[in-house]
Amino acid sequence: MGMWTVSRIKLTVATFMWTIASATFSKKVMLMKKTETATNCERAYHHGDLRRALIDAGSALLSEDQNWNFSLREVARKAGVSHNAPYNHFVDKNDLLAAVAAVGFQELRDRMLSSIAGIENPKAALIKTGVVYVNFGLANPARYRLMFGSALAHSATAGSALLETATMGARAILGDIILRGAQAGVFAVSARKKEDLQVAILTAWAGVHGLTMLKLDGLADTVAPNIINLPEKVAKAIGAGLFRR
Amino acid sequence: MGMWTVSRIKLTVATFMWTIASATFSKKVMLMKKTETATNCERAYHHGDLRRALIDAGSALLSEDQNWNFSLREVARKAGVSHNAPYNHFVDKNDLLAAVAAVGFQELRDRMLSSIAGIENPKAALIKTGVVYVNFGLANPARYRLMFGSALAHSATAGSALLETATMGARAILGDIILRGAQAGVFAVSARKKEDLQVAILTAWAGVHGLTMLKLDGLADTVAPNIINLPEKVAKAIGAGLFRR
DNA sequence: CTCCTGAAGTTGACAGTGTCAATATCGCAT
DNA sequence: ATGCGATATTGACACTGTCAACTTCAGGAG
Repeated sequence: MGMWTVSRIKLTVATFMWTIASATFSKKVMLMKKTETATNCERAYHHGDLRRALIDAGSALLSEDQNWNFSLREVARKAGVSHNAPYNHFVDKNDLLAAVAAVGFQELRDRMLSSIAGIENPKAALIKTGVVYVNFGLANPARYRLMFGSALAHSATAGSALLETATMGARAILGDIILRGAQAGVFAVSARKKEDLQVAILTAWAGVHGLTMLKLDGLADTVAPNIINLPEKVAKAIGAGLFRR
Repeated sequence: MGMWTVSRIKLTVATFMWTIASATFSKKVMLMKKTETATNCERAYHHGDLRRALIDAGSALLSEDQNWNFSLREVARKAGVSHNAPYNHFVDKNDLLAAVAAVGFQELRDRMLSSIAGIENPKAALIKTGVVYVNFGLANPARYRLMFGSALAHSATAGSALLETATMGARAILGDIILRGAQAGVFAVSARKKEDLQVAILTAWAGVHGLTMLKLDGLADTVAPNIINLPEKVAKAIGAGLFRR
């Protein structure tokens, strides 16, 4: 347990060497005996917390290469493990993929939440979350595309449950803000009408998601190039439709 | 050159039949004088208009399997041609992919345009195009995802120029409507301020694009399930932010 | 203390992919 | 008619996801 972290870090460092070589080497060291395993020891045959390591490796690769096509084998390589090891922890490529996406959702949720800490005005909060949302996507293209890639939605594997809970974060935040605004009479929506609330939430989400995607695909620039504070301006325009007039 | 056109037309018409067969046919018609070769013969070594045939094959596959991962080889197979033949007409997989996406953009543009024929009111026109846009995406998931997939934006190949002109269609329509509305004083945007117009257009596009994507990925249903006329309601909500208040 | 079972990792294989290089075919201008 | 250039084919390569069979090892039963 405590050892997890240690071996994980060492592994990451050792990634630059031949995977096979390092693997065999570690065997030798391991067999060498229980004496003085400390300094150079790669890892034991069993990793310890490979699941976590794989998710981390995936996240790292996602950050390194801004448009990267998720490859199970490369993740395994980065984790310093054979190409089939992941199958002990994930049923599918999609399953691993979903797990990596999930941490993305967590981070997005956290950023949105902390960005509106202390903001009382629902209007301001809504716009703020929108801006944070878009900027998150623009700063992490590959990660964002993975999170909203089609593969996840249709993955019938167990991972989709994990993803489900993760997405709840983002949309729950928008939902809370809009509900609060509606109750306070700030928005043009009645807090009583469930459907209107849902449509409002979806509208807000669709707006920021669409803007992020169009930006990432380079299409936004064909419409509105060189506009400063674009996310904020669009967020305001979207919000304008929800505010009480 | 003149013959070029002829064979191309024949191919297009015959798209619903086996591509190979049709190609052979047109070819044979031209050669027929020679020997009246035969009923069952395949096609000539050279296809005639393989480029078009490949685009058609791709479109067909896109329609058949609603989520299909574009595979160059499968397109070639469907066109009845070897797996490397496409490289004579497209520099890349991305290039072919862009060409197929382009016809999607054309169709989307046509649908949007014809849907607002005769509608004078810019508000109504804007909402109508939005609904048509979303419904197109929902009716053609694979095609829509291809059109807005990341691969195209970053393809440095020649095809992206083709795509560029194609995308212009969709956004030009929104642009026209919004400009007209602004000039008529119907929208909360000044026709004079270029930037405001651009932001308005982008907001509208982002809204419908985001809704389409969230719907396709099954995420919209986690927010607003079982809502009838959802596209129209969201389109109205988005438009509300653009209309004069 | 041994044994052995089951989880975790490894190796090897297979079909499928995008792409490159070499080759074959054939329409067409000379 | 003949050779050339565009078009199509075959073969190869590295890479992918996934399956099956094997090895390693920790920890509990006897």
